Amino acid sequence: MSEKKLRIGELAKLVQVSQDTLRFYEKHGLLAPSVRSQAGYRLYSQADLERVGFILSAKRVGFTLNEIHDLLGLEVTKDEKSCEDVKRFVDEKLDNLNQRIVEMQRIKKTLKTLSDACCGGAEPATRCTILEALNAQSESGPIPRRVC
Amino acid sequence: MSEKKLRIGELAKLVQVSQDTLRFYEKHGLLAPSVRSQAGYRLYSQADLERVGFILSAKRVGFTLNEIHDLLGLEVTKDEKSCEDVKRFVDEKLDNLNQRIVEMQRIKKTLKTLSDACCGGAEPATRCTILEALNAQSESGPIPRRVC
DNA sequence: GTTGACTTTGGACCCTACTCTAGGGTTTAA
DNA sequence: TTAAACCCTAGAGTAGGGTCCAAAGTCAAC
Repeated sequence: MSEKKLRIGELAKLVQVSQDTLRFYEKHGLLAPSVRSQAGYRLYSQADLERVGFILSAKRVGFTLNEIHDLLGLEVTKDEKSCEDVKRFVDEKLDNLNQRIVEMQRIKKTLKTLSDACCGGAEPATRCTILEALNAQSESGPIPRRVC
Repeated sequence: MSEKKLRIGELAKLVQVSQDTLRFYEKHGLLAPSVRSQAGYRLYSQADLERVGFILSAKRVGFTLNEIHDLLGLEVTKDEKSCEDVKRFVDEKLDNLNQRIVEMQRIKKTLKTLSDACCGGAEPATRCTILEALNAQSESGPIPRRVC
């Protein structure tokens, strides 16, 4: 039994992007459907589905389409690129990712400080500001008390 | 003694963005210098420096300028918005951030798998592909052995 | 055999976040 | 007092990442 193929509308709905976006990715070499129907309809396989999943994840974490293209391209350039090249490229992206995770955790802490200092009540948020939260952190003084 | 103010070129160099970018942020309401010199030169205070620091961090972790504008705006809208509103907004961003951190860690694992499966040597990277790394993970089978 | 929901292409358009240019004023050190 | 290095505004241009047509073909059901 051959696997069930998806048409563009089905795939689009499944991964929550527009059909235009899928065609756009195709035009830019990120995602080609494995086959077309006789009428020229794009037919996407499970592998294609996984690929678009990777693309969207990578995008969400901040890779550009060009970078994603390169990442996916590692598979195709096997004859020209040595394993060393691949490793260097990937390790660089990894470093990058680690830095961004650290930065996110810092921002998360800032937002948390802000949220915690905030009673959540209906009073005006007179003293809830991001910059105060930032200060509260950098001073590393007492736990910011509730201010509203 | 009044604090030392920075001119646009000094601030730009300090935070590693172009002067154009700082002016662009100003035009879009993210960052206004606290004062201008008599000749109309922008003069940035320490608070302005912190603010631009926040903007750049937030941007690096993937907030759009509009979102950052809203975050910074929490301080200004104090009279119209209740503490409840602020908390809801911030908590939503926090959720968002948490999701993204999880996603980053997943991609990181994928890249790590890829990197680890790669000897780093000069041989052709015949079997080093992102999608294989993804598969290796989702199958949760044996630790992927070195393939090159 | 026609209606309605799908698909195709190509190309124009849009938003975000800058980046550059032109034409001009200011500051500072020699 | 002048040259170099800085700053100003307004507006045009760019790259990335889509988004939206229009005109036309395809498919399933009635």
